[in-house]
Amino acid sequence: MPTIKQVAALAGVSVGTVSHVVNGSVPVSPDLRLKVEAAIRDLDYHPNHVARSLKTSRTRTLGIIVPDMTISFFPQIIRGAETAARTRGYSLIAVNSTESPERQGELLSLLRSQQVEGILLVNAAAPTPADQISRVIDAGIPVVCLDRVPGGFPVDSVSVEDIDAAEMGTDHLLAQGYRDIAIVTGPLSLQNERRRLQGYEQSLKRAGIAVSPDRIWQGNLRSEALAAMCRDRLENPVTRPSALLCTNGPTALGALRGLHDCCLRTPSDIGFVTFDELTLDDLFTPAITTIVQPAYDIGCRASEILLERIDQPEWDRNDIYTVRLPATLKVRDSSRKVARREGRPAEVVPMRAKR
Amino acid sequence: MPTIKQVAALAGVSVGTVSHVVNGSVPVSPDLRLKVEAAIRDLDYHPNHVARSLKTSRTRTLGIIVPDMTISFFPQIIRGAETAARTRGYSLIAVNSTESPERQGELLSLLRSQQVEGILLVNAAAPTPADQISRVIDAGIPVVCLDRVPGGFPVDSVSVEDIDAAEMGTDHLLAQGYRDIAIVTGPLSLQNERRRLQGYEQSLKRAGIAVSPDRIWQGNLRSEALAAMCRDRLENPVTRPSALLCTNGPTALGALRGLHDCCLRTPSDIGFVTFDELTLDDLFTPAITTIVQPAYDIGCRASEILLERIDQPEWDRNDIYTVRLPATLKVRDSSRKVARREGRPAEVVPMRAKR
DNA sequence: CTGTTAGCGCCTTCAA
DNA sequence: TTGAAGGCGCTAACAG
Repeated sequence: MPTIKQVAALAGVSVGTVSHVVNGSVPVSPDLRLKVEAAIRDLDYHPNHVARSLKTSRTRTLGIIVPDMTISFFPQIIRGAETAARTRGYSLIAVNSTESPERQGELLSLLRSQQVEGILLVNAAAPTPADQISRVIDAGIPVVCLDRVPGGFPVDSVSVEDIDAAEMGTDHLLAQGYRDIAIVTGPLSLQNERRRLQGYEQSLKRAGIAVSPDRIWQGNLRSEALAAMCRDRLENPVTRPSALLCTNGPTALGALRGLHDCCLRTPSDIGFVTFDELTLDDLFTPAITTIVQPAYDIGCRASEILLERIDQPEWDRNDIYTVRLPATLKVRDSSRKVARREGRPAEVVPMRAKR
Repeated sequence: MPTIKQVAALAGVSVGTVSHVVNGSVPVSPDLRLKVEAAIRDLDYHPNHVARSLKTSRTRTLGIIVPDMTISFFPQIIRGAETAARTRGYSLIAVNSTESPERQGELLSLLRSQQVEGILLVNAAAPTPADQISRVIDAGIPVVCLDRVPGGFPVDSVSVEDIDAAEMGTDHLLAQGYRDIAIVTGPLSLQNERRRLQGYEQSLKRAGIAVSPDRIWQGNLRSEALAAMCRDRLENPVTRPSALLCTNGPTALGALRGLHDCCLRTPSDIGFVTFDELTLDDLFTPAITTIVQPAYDIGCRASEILLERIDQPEWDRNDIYTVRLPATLKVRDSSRKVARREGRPAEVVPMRAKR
């Protein structure tokens, strides 16, 4: 790899001059500039970001930690974050925590060692050490949490309007005539799961329906375990709910498998609504009514906030962004009490304004 | 951010000693080591990789460029590559080219500037400048191409056994009794698309069936355009093929939409097989018979080759790895001439040994 | 075993 | 407008 020195030598100028034409920091006379540019081309010179970063102590790099980027929700977030970062001249390092708090800690360390200027974090589901995040912030590296917002200390966050979104889904089921609705959630240690549960409860209460504890099915994020739980509770037709609301994709896949194993069909045997798209396309059946999160926008917005924090290092640590973006309801077959022709296109219902 | 100097000062030792305990490069007496470790904890010290890299000229970082990581095939590759890299102490920077050759060029430059030690590349679909890749290799940065292998110059590559995989899919359709099979491909400027076409042709020829040019439907990678093309050619029941073989996911989604628009069902109206999984789960119908690529393994294997090249900088540039991994056929409903009960589990057929 | 020091490639004063 | 030189944080070679 050629260095700035070699370029300077070939162009017959000093390294300072080369630096100036590379960075456009100081005007350089046209003939020297031309010579330098020619030398850069000839040598296929690429400025060494490592050296530049060491000198300027700015890497123009952001990090993002997601639990698992093979789950379709997360790549969308990453794309959004990457795009927003790029328009500001930043690049993005994306890594997977595999839902492991230890791994997450290592990655946080790694990103700090890499000198990223800020970190976007989708927390691992298992409880993480309380100070894992705050230590990073204390070190002066801004952190924005996405989707799963940790409680207990102030941190910027961008997520979906969980409560309203769950309420919207539940309201929809109620409007379709379903009364006995069970909610299938992931670990209630996660704040967003708790908030979605809360939206579900609010909706039922407003409809004058009692919330029954045995209609709150708490599981984990592994589909097989979820499927077993659902099979268990769906077997008996007498105690079976008339509809299911799932709070995330893995949960929904598990629940659907449970339904399938019990030979139950949607919507004829049971109504079904879930957070997050389960298929890539509307072409597949059962066409599942879905509460769609604006994943790309969540990523964008989080990047923007992070970059703002980086620009303004002395912000008030208690003056926190808590951005909640509205979800959208895509009504499909799985929640239509009167089954229609399959493959009917989804009706898209934007979330109503916050009450 | 504390520096090694501050740690040394707090521990009352020299920077060299701190460096030694951090890197374990040289034995350090227990009492000094303890003091240093305490200082590291107190200061929450994280070694500056940027400075280390500048000194050692090793970043222990790999880059991977994919067209779009919201396409489920690519995150799997990335996960595989990341895992393999990590076991060797390397981290991975993943970026999206959005199928744009220009953007890909920029990203190649960016990764070089970041001083990655090697690059994994899934080429953009549009034709890229011939020297874009070779210049990187000339600069001494090894490149391994994945999935889409460029022609015209020697470069390590890992991809699926395209020809055999397409042949396997076509053979399967033939075995099911389909005779008039059309192939729906992406741009034939891509080598893997050409090879898949070749597999299709081989299979037909071996079965004594003439390959008809108007059964080769070349499209692009945008589903809407594909759908329009398929609608066009499926409308007329007289000229309609009896089965479709799609060579990738976006193509298949487009073709399926075309079928849907023509009110054609699978497999009753037309047989259907495609490369790449279209849904996250077997629960959805139509259950599509799929040629599954070992995406995770492709990523792993590519990382391993790249790391080998990095370890051995003086390899023979004409002694190239061309690894082709076998695909697997998941037989589902869409190719069963006699329609069975929906939701029947997939039969998994591993690819037979190469003839 | 421990301390000292040069220098990795670059940017940025500062002088000319 | 251009050139010279210091130093970012760290490692590695060397001296002690």
